[in-house]
Amino acid sequence: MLMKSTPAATIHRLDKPHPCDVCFQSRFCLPIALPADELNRMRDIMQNTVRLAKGERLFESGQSMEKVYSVHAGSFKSVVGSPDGRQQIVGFHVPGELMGLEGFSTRVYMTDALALEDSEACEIDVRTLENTARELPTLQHQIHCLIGNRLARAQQDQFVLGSMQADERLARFLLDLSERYKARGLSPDAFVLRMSREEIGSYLGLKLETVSRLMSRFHQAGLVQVAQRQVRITDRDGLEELLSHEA
Amino acid sequence: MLMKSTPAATIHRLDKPHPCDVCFQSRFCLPIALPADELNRMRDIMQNTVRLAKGERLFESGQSMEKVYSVHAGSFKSVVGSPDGRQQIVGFHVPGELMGLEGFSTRVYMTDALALEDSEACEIDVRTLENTARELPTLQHQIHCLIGNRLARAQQDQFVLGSMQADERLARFLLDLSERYKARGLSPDAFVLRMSREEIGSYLGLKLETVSRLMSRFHQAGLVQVAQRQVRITDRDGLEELLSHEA
DNA sequence: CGTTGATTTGAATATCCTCAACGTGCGTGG
DNA sequence: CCACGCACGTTGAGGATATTCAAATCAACG
Repeated sequence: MLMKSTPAATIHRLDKPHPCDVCFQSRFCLPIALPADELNRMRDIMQNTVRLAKGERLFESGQSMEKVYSVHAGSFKSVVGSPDGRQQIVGFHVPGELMGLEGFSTRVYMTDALALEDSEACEIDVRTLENTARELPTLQHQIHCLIGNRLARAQQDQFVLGSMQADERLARFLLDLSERYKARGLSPDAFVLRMSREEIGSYLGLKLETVSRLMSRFHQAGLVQVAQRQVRITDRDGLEELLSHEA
Repeated sequence: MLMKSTPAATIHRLDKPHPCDVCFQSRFCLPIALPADELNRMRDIMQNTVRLAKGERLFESGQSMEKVYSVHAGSFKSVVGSPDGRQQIVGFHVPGELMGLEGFSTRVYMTDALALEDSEACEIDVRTLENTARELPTLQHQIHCLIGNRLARAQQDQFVLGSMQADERLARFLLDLSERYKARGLSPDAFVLRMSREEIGSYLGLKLETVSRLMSRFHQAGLVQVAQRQVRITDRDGLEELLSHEA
């Protein structure tokens, strides 16, 4: 246990971090590190780690919302369904991101959350979280930050779905993934897609065939190297140009 | 000043309500009415009422986010822009709804908020709000509720943009507006659109001509009566059927 | 009235989807 | 170890939906 001193507060780091600390520390907006007492309190509210096999469901639309979940390992998708059976993926989640936040409105989940691969999530009791947040300004602030983040992302997605063409959407998707992997300390240029073409299509409002065709086209154009789900970005500038409406 | 008693708490109603009370009371999720002491505290944090003429901007993308705004009268649109100049409306806001919430992530607004007509909004200082929320569990809960609501709505919009066809999108838009007017105590069947065809199109990911054609088609089909921006829903069931993929 | 901006309507076109066939990778069981 | 089956991915041809371009109409306002 080592203590550091900063102008603002005493910062705490654990030599052997609780598995969930990474969630708070990597993706919480500010600060990255936390005062010792607050960190310990936060650990208290993230007790259970849920393990899910590929395809298993963490929670489902309509269930009463008592917990939010922080992705600890692996990846998830959030799916919105409609009465007539259609489904749409509204987000993919990598470690450090929270799921179930939309349930804050009615205390009922509005999405299904499914594991894209064998994954782990930290369970956070909402009631406890709210109670604790009342005492810990930093935590309160971070909750707002995370949920605001999720909202900002959803609005960006609205822009993508409403204003961009198919090729722009896919380019943005790849660049966005790249950025998120980079933020996690992984290679931004080479990564493995955890989701199928159909799932990418669902998220982007396209059909799987369209996604596949565009992948091939990007590959031909030398923008990326694609082999199944293995992706390598070879011309980042080229991809970014696509976003500016350049055919 | 009259006091009512409920099983849960003492409820407070003002005979001459503060202009902003309506915001909290109409759209805040629960409870509709609030304990007297909390209501007074809430009034404290909503001090300034901002008046805007049609087309004026309340805040703009990139500005540092120090306030959120509650629509008090009139209506607003939230617009997301991209570097290349394209714009997309990601939401329309009627009285009782909050704007600027996405700024919680980076403390910078990510949308422009513009008045669709002469309107008023209540300014809420975020710092004060957070401080007060720490002392008032009800308020804290309601903030979470409102922002969760906004997120749920954004995800629904993602579904609409990604999975629905043009006619379904417009039908849902009209029904959604109807519901929101109803929640405000206005007629759910007859109302005036505050936005242009182009703005509807932007929100729904369609061109203004498409919106116009569909309006005419709905009118022909006897689903609605449309005269410019005056709308009357004449066959609600018919509109709802459209949502279930029935051409 | 005439001008301006918004809306409606039509015809031609582009984008993306549907349907269909084929290829590839991978696990299972012979 | 190979063959098979199955899920996933690729590719092509034709078709549907929404867009683009263009023109006409309407409403508001000086």
